[in-house]
Amino acid sequence: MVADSDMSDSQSARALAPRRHGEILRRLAADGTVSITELAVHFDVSRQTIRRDLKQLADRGQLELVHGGATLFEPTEAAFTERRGENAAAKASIGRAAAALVRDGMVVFLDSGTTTLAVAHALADRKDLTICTTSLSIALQMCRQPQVRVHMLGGEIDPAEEAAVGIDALEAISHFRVDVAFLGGGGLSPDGDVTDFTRNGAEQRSRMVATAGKAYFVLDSSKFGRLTPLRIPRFELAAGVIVDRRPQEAICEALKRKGPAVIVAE
Amino acid sequence: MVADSDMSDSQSARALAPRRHGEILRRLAADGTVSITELAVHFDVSRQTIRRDLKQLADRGQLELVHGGATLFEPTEAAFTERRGENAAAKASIGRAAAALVRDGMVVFLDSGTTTLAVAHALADRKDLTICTTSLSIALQMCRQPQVRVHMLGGEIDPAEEAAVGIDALEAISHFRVDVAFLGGGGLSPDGDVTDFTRNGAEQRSRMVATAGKAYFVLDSSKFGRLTPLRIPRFELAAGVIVDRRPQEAICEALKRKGPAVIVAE
DNA sequence: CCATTTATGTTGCATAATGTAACTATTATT
DNA sequence: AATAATAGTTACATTATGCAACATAAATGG
Repeated sequence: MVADSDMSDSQSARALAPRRHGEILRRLAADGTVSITELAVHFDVSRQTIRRDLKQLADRGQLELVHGGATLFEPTEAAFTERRGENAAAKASIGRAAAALVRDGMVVFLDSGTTTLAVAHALADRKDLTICTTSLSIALQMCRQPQVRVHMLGGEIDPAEEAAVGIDALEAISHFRVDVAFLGGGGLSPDGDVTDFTRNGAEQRSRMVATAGKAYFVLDSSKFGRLTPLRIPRFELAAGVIVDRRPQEAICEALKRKGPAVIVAE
Repeated sequence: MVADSDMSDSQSARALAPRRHGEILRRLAADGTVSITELAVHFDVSRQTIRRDLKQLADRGQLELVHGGATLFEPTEAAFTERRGENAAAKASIGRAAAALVRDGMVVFLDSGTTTLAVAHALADRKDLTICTTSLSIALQMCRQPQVRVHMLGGEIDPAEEAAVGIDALEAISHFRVDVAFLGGGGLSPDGDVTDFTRNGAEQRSRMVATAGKAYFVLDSSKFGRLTPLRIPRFELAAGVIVDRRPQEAICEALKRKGPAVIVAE
């Protein structure tokens, strides 16, 4: 005789409400916004259910409802999402490609910048990572992830980058042993150099290239051929350059000669 | 008919209660949630049994029951985001009182916490300030202000505070000469001590009290009489305690004896 | 052997969560 | 401004879960 009234209800484990809540908040922390329709599809529940979830979270003050979804009500993240608009798809794909190079348990350095931020997003549901960063936004977002340790490299904050620069940050870098570093850059010059806007930035990235087990530059295609004043010293020690589409042939060849691999996302 | 007492039936199926408990807790630690239906299937026992298991574990304080399963109860989870809402008016008035003590050109240290965040808000339109802070949110906010320099004290990020703690932050403090520091605290004990939750926090604040030209503790009235485990050493060197209403007479007198002034906002 | 305890299964009903549908409001498009 | 498309609301149906009471079966102890 089979027992069926209470036992094995033929039902494939609908997610628990707290599970949904957890993931909703994680997505929110990562992206700044969530959409009801997307979430409903993702969890395979009705939109009404998601609405009820969001209502609860909103009542607890964890998010703010907006038409079609919810946002963080932190002014901090808002500005962020705005800036991110350009090339968002390209950056997201670079982020995924970069995240594929990271295994659980690693120590990861994330530079400041919107492209490295995309890497942080792509690492959102990883477990057991240690993140080192100079970026305030990245630190704030990643520290909300469970099972992720975050080290903020301190120093004077550059308002344009919203990240620490200067001597303190430079020095702090040397304290860490990082497995893999993802660095931004101002441009990818026609002769295959990654260049930067400021002396401090270039020096900081240079040190990280030299220190990290593997260093990758993440650069979206808007940077191709762009010239900024400072070459990043020792750039050729980097393991690779992650881009959203293949750069001009001349650049590729120059890179090949120097050493770093060209990794085209997606 | 069958010998079954020794018959190791299909691996995890039909485990003893303590075995189930062990695995339940392991799963909980890994995923943050467990579902009754899933566990019942996994152990091949009835849902009622799992419910009884969870009830026991909940009675022992090892998890928190929710509809359909259980979660680990996270005191930190929403702590920061929730706390922000509480006592907002009181904190704002404390913020204004604190800001009144700051003159343009000063070097100001802002501790982590929601009350110090209110101080940051109150300083929003000041010119020519230098802000030092361990708080990610404060750094992010203040660096968007024109004519404000921000120094972020780096270190490991405590997710509950969303601020740097630990040895790096401690050390970084000593590099600065600050005119005025605004510090948070866990509680204001009946005998007029400001106390803290963690050793690191207490030490960090203690150093700041000793280092800063003037140090003020900002405490909303919910902290009055509250006991937290660690006294902040050298607290009596602080210039004052800024509160939103006058504390109990005993506390006021104890404070007077020790030295710090009591400043009631508004 | 029986009585007792302990763990588990079963059942029925109360409660809570989710789904559905009809209708209204908002946003986007022309 | 009119329209279509998308999202929000409300009310109610459906399903899943919680709970308590009782049933069953093995273990325990005399």
